[in-house]
Amino acid sequence: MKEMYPKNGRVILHVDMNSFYASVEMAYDPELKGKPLAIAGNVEERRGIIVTCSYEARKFGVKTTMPLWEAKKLCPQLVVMKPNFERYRAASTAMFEILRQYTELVEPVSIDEGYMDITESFSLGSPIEIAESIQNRILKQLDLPCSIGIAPNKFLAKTASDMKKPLGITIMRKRDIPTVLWPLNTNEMHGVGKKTAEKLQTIGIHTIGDLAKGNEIQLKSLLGINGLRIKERANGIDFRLVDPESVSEFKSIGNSTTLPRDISNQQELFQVLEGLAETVSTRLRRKTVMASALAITIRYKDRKTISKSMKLLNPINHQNDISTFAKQLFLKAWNGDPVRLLGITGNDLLEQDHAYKQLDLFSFEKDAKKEPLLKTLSSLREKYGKNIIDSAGSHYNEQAENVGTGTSFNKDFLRSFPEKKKDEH
DNA sequence: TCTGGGGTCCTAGGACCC
DNA sequence: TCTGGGGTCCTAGGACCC
Repeated sequence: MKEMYPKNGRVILHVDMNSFYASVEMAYDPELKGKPLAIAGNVEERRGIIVTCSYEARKFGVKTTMPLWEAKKLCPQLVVMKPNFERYRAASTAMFEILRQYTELVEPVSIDEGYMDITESFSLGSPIEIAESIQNRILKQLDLPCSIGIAPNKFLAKTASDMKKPLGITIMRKRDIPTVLWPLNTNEMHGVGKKTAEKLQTIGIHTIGDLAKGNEIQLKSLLGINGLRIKERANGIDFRLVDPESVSEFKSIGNSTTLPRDISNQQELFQVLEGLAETVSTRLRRKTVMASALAITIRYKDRKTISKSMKLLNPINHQNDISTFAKQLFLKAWNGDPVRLLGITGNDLLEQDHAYKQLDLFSFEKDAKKEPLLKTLSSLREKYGKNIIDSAGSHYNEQAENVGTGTSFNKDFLRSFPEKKKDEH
């Protein structure tokens, strides 16, 4: 649970990079400046969509998520590039470093936007002077444009940064809400998408002003807790704190891919899953976390998308484990139709150290039913060292899945671990 | 020629327990 | 006889955002 503000009177900035990927490419290669540029995934596959595009491209009607072929029809001279994520990550890191020179209270939201709480930063100047300084430095040092919103809370700051692009600075005070916020349609509100806007229409709510005055009982029954939340936001109320830690708290890590063509051959699909498992494994381990639940996603050619997930007895992060469970889940979920997209996601992540500890506890505590396994794990640990525990744990997952007890470990598995030398004790 | 890939949060139903 | 009420966990799916 996020804490609430102790009192009113915060000053929050929302810094939003303008057409970030395209701007980074232009900073890299100034020749691209002034040209209609689009970054698109799967450029050669014809399945590509526009991820980001320059303002020059937008003049032609090119938009984010538009299929590439459609964008090219609108703008035949469109320059199309594949994304270079390392570049974007590097630019993002540099950008956030600049922000942190103004306050420690910087919360990255995504690769190209973040919140800052500058309530205590008045010695650096007025909020607008701080915003101008940030915008100038990001432009001078990184050659990248951004827009900044200044407001008493996150929601209003986010809304404000959206109002002037590129290179805008917009202040939204509480008193500006009736004239600036309320005339907008609900679907322009952060947190209200197409579906919610449609539902709101059915009860006569079209603008954010309508929503601000909406009937709470009606909103609650139509949209659940979210109905009440968006009404609060519509009234400019938002108590969420700027939380610099939130960025490190990953809850899931996944990888998915749209196949070059629809595939119904199981062997080929298994190969795809192995590739995805490798990526997920690498990413999990780079962050030194383990997944204690695993999910797969299957999208068929009609775009119908299903998922299948399972809690794991023990957390995993090795490719083989991920791949094995993913295949099991896949076989349970797949109806045999041609597949368009496959994905694997690790959920309920635990710090690796914490996961070990859990296993230690699990290994050495009471639970009578698990006693045979505990003995096995304990003796394995004694014989092969600590590292065997997480591998054995996932091996146990498999065994449990197959035979329900998991008290045995086969010889092949054990052979992959050299016995511990005596002096390591 | 239809529509990527990375995520978060919420809901609802069933299983299970007390 | 024919059935309460609360709580938690798990799973599937949907909505939303960048």
